Amino acid sequence: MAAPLSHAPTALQLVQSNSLPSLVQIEIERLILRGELAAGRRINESELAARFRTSRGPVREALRALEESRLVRSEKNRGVFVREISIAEADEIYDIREALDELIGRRVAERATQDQLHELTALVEQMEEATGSGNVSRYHALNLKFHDLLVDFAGNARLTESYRLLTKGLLLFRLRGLQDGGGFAVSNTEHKAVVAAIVARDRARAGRLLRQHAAQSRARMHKAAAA
Amino acid sequence: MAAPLSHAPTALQLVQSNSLPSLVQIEIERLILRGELAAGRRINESELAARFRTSRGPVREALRALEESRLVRSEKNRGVFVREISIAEADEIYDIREALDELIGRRVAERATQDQLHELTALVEQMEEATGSGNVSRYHALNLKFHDLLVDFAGNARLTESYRLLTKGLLLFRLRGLQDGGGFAVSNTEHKAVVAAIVARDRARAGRLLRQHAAQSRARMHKAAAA
DNA sequence: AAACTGCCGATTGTCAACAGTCTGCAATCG
DNA sequence: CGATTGCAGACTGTTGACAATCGGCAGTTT
Repeated sequence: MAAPLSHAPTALQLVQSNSLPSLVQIEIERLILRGELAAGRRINESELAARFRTSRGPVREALRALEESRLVRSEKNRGVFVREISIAEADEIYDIREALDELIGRRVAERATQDQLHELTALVEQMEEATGSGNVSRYHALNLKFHDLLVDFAGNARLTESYRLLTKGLLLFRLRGLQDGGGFAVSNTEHKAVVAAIVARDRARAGRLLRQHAAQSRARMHKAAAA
Repeated sequence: MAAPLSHAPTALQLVQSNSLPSLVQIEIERLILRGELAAGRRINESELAARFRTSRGPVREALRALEESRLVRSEKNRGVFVREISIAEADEIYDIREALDELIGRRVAERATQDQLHELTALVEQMEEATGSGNVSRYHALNLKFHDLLVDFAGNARLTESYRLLTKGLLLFRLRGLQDGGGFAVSNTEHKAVVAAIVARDRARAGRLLRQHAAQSRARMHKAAAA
């Protein structure tokens, strides 16, 4: 078997490895997470099939997978709906996330390579810039990337899966219009503290701080929801 | 809408609420978890469709859902295979499970009702009997139920989902023939300690003990794998 | 004898059509 | 006039058929 010619997969490789249903799944997920398919709305199979130029079969398979990951819910003979996350359920997710974040902090503090540490510190600085210039959307994008990187650096593939699943649920909740309660400058000071603990290889502190960061994030959510 | 006439759903209610794909999914999952579909083996769509007297469509949808929950993996144009969990991946799962078990212990200790406490103590006693009479398979069934009940009593639906997902992965691993390293009498003394902490409403201790129990369980797995 | 090429059966991937069910509206009846 | 019934349209649930692909085997070539 020849080595891949480039790192970016060509269209050919993409078609050969990914099946139509999985591509459709990714595309629908993107629509949901970007809010183009609003939460609670019914999803029309035929319409999606027409949009993607496929038949309904692959679309149905994709929707089944999305149902399993709790991004949509399905009622028999009525269709599938984009899930609506209540604040109670967001709370449940945060409860789990806090526990996982502590685990992530510990693992990253003990396993991260030097390069990864550099990447984290660089990212925190970028977020600092975004904070300074008041660029909220950029901050949010970087924030997502930050936590994505952290769970990656924890070096536990299954943990990455579980964490991303939960994160998607929270993303769905935020789409209801409730952005974090404005405190994103505060949020980044928390990030800095976490990274500092990681760089110092202080596992317990990194874990504790990352858990607290999740808890603060939850508190900001409640504050926003109350308003 | 009339109230349901009985608690056990009739066949009619079952057909009305559950779609064919979801029923097929449950059935296939059962086959996998009971080991009738051996890990690593290829799954034949037509064969399953014939067995369940449906066409391949519903079977494919069910397999997509099972792929999302990581019980099967799928290779394009080659088919779907029952997943094989390596000991490395089982380790990853245990890492997460320990974190969740601590959360479960805390929550149950603070939320469990009196009835639930009674149920737990009763279950531990039943396990004690099974231990005494050397009934291993009964002990394992009760053990599964014990942890299932615990996560239920934690009162976090999303946590229940996540936990059960992980548990299924571990079950898949155990099917490789590696039962816990014999120490199931020891295991139950750990259960008793956990329940005692819960009854005493000592959240921190219950969490710590349940986490340790998971860690011990992981150690038993390693011991069995080494042999 | 080893390696390559081209076919064959089996199985998956996809599609389009049919059947069943729900929702909303209009007509009917008390 | 309000409630109920029947109908029409749209959509989902399921199926069977067709197309594409894969793995293995036989035949051929060097």
